[in-house]
Amino acid sequence: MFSESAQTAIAGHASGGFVPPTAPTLRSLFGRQPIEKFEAGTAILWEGDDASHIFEVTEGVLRVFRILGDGRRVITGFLYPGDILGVSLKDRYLYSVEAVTHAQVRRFGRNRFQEEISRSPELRPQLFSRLCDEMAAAQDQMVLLARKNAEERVCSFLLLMARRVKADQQTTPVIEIAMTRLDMADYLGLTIETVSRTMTKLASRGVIAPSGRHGLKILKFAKLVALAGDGDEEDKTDSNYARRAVWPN
Amino acid sequence: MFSESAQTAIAGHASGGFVPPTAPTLRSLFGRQPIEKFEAGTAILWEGDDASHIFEVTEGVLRVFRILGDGRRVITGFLYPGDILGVSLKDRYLYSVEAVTHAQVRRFGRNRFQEEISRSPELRPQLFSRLCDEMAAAQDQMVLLARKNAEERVCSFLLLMARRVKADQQTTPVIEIAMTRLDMADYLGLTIETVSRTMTKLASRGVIAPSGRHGLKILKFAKLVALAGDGDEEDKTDSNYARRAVWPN
DNA sequence: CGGAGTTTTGACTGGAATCAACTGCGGTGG
DNA sequence: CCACCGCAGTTGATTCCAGTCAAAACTCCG
Repeated sequence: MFSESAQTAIAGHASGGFVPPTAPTLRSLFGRQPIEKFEAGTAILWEGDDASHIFEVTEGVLRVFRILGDGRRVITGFLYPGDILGVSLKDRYLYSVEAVTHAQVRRFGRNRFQEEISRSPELRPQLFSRLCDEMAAAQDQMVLLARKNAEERVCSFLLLMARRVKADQQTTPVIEIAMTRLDMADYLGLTIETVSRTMTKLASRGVIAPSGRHGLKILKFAKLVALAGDGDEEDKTDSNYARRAVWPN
Repeated sequence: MFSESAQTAIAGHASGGFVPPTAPTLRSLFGRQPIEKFEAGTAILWEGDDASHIFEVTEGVLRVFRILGDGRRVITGFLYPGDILGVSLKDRYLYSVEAVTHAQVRRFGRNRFQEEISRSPELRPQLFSRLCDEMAAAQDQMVLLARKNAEERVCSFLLLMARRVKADQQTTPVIEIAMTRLDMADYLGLTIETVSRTMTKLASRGVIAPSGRHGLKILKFAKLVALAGDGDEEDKTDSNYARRAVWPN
């Protein structure tokens, strides 16, 4: 969850030092909590656990997923530094979260978090903003899963990865894919074989070029966009779409 | 703050006229706005429109959808009386909404809505609650679209419909399906033919029985639950229907 | 009664899943 | 040092579920 674009504007830790004490941010809220570390592959929380804490990711990548009775896994999103995790009104988590890479999080008691949020007119719109971004990402994902074919899914995913990097620093053609093929497959509703075949095909067509174990370069960005299939959509990347209305002041 | 799935409690339109002024609800907030009517098949708003208003559905059923460049349609959800529509922080709607049946809505200026929300400590958690429920529904849908087969999708959908009716009145085995096969297909990521075939098969197995044009009876509820595929999930319905048989007397 | 739209049914196709074998890399220990 | 193992990823052969194309049947309304 919260995997979508624009929260870097709010939470990105590249944003530098200027944060006046009169303008608390979600990030600063977690700032004092001790850091907890998780090895790759270990669980931060399980579906069904008592939803007693809210987390902020400070380092690494996490996967949010659910498992069907017979073992089928669905990854509903990935979490990156700055993302918030565990916000809900149910008293149990309705998904599990594991570390994809070595990862660090800060933890906040749920009640305390709610208190802070409900009393701070600065924090509230920030949280609200996150929820809306998350919802938008979920809708994109539903479109992908409902109607896109394997190639479109993989291309959409690669663009999502590219967007993350682009947001942090300009013009980086080398993208790090932290997750395994299995993670990608379970996120895209495909099998590892299909993901692999599709990537191979994209590489052989010169659209992308693998670069080491978990890296790849995008050689034909425009082609990738076309192949992602979001036909009439204008670029969600910059200004036009990301422009946000100011919520409550 | 953040009371449990208060949707029907807040929004149920059976609640009649009495709303004490000391306990504002989202419903009462919209109460004074004029009612707008829409014929079946007409649009309430389009993706890309200026997101100038928030709506409350007061009657009928709406579909929320997006269209890919080449015409593929994805319905991301249906809206019923009491549901709120158009809440986001983007300045353009990112989905279209049409009336499935004859429908009525009330409209609220976005800025005014934001004001009301941000100044009312009663309204805020209600809105928050809606967003969380919506998010939970979206995740269920991602699971359905990513990993469930045609039969499981259709059964999950029928259960969703059944749950709506159950919430309103007890023990109603006849369910009204307001939408067409095409709507169902576009919601479930299938084709009309596959939906039709699957329903026919369920009927021939005695799990369901069609009842008129848009109605059907669920004859074997437990079977339907099993076929929906949400393996280890406990019953999200309040009853312990499936569980009773297992208990020693 | 007729005609358009919706749904069902049937025959066939195709894209992704499945099953299976192989490659390549990284770590480990003899 | 390198032989061995284990895991992630790739590649190939085959299967199967849902999509596609086509036509018939049913409904709703004027």
